[in-house]
Amino acid sequence: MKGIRHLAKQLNVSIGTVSKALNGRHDVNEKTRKRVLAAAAKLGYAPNQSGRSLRQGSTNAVGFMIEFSPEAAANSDNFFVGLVEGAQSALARHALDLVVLPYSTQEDSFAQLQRIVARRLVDALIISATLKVDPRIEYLSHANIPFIALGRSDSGGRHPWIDLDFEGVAESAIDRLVARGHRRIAVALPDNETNLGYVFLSSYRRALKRHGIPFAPKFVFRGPSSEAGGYRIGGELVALEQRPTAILLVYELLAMGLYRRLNEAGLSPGRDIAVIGFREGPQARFLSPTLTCFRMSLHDLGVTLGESLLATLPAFSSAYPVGTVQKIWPLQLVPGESDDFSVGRARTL
Amino acid sequence: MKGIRHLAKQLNVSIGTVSKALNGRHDVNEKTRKRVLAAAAKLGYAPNQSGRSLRQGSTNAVGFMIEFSPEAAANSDNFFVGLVEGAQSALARHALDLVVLPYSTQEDSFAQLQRIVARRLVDALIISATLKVDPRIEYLSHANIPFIALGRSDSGGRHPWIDLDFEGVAESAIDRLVARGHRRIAVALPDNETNLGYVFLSSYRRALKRHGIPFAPKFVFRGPSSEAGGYRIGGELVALEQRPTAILLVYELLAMGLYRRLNEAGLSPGRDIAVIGFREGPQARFLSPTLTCFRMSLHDLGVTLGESLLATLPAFSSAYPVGTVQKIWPLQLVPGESDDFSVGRARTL
DNA sequence: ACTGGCTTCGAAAACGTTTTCGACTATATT
DNA sequence: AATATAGTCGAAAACGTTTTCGAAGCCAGT
Repeated sequence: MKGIRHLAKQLNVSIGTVSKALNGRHDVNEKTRKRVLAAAAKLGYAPNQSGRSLRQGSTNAVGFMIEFSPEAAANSDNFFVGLVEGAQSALARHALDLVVLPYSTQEDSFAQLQRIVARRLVDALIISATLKVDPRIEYLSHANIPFIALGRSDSGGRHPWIDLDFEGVAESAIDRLVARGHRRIAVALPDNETNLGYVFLSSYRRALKRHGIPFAPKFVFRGPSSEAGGYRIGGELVALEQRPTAILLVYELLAMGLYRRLNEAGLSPGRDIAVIGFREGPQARFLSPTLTCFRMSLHDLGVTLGESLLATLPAFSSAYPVGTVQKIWPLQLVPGESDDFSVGRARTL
Repeated sequence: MKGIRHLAKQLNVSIGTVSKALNGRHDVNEKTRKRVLAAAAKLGYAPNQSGRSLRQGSTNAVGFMIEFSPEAAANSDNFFVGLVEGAQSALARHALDLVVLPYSTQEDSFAQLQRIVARRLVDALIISATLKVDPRIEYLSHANIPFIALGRSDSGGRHPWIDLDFEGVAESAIDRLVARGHRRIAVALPDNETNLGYVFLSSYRRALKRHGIPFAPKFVFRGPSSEAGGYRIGGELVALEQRPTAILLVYELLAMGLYRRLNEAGLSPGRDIAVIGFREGPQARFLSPTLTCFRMSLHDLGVTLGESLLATLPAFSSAYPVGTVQKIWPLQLVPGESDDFSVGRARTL
């Protein structure tokens, strides 16, 4: 005999009583509860999750879908480590497990999602790398599965999301550059379908407009968010007859390649061209000159993701304010040397 | 009505038949199977995992326990991304899910493990960051849960593991250095309880011995495996009256800090001291002078982990060779500039 | 026409748990 | 003393699936 039956037999009580004791119900004598808890600890018993889930209709687990691809491995930074850690700590307080559900490609992502939902592997989901139009959001909304997206999207109706403050980033970056005399400001965006690129671009345009600077399509660079991508952009930059005096990069890795290409051309970031990176990361922090970029707490964002997801769970919604969570996550500018010059001082080659 | 009952009702067959059709049993007419499959696809039905697990006594999922801590976030590299990707692809071929189970601290790791095992969240486990004496291994062996450890350990009896070829790494690094005239060779090890440090140290000693070089405890540096740790080691190195002419680093991040500290002291890696890093990673690849280090395929290691774990599962053991897997994973030396000098050329300050 | 075997299907049990509901005891209230 | 009430417990149903086993139908062989 195994499981709860074994425990019940040992204690000469019914399995129902054991269950109630372990689940903190009130219709069980405090003395028997102590006995049950002691015996459970001694025998290392914990209720079988499958049986429990089947009966309760919920798994007490939430999934965090994350891309684990060869490219992700090559370009990876610590982005998700902090997020997962934060989300887990938030969910653990409510006795919820966090499991990371890996997928390998974008298409795989949707197939995996359908499987996960259909099989009821988890009660709720955190999805990331949101696309401008994202089938996952339609699907989850329609399937009535609680979820939160890391990244806004045009898809679906009003769904919960948290996204980084691209608007604020673009604004403070461009304010800073304009204050130093820059007018020719480029931007480097990812070439994938994540909504990030679109949102960042419109934020960039809006910020330019505020300063009366016309938008120049030739100053918008698109490419892979990798060191190689940054190198390529560096090449395009060098080749331009009228170079921008400043550039905004959405991924830190772009800075690595950009620096390299500029150095090859005898140009120096922070002297010949102002560079502002986006999110502070593990690689670019060792660049010289130091990269001006934006900082955020991954842990805190993870916690907020977890808590916001809790608010969407029926079982917890009473404890949380109602309304669909749609948050903008702030970042702080970290001044570096890479944009520390006024445009008058720029060398002309 | 939901689930398989709904599907059965729609098709005017019994739920047993639906189940058998979906599971590829032979006692179901090929026409009805087609009908069932079509209806399942149309309605987006997939069997509830809890019900299925309960009945079958297995979850069709394996867990990969990985540390997601603030420090891991700070020092993280892409190590696990490739591993998870590889393991998932190997397991998916056998219709097994891979879920990443995060934990935040070493102590947390064991508690989580107990919970996971007791609740039967997964059928098998991959554990990482194996300690010299690791309670998890004792526990899993005793609980009779199939598992494989990334990293050997003194604990337990004969359990399955795969570990990196520290022996080979130390040997080829030291052969290379000795061939260039180095005799004063230091090593930097992590200060935690992972077995890696112990194994690497003994490999280092053995390699020295082969060349008749006496072991000098003062040339063994221990510290956190971070940029700051590398910086500190650089300081200690500089302060020594009789500096080593070469140093082996077990973590790539150490190189970042070491380079920085050496540069501050007016010393240059690859000219004043030979540096060999251990595993090629996302950060150190941008160092100048380029770091001599060791390369491996994370994807392939992940695949091998997955397949080796499969071999330990009763349901699959027939398809795989018997015997406990204990593999040493090879790495290839990637020559860089950081050790590209003979000891005669070293400057004396 | 009867038997045997083969194919196809359905009824029902089982997996381990939670939860409802009724039963029982002991205590408090009239 | 009778009755209400609170506290404690056990029996049993239910969750959704897989799997066993027997039944039914069909065909071939005698």
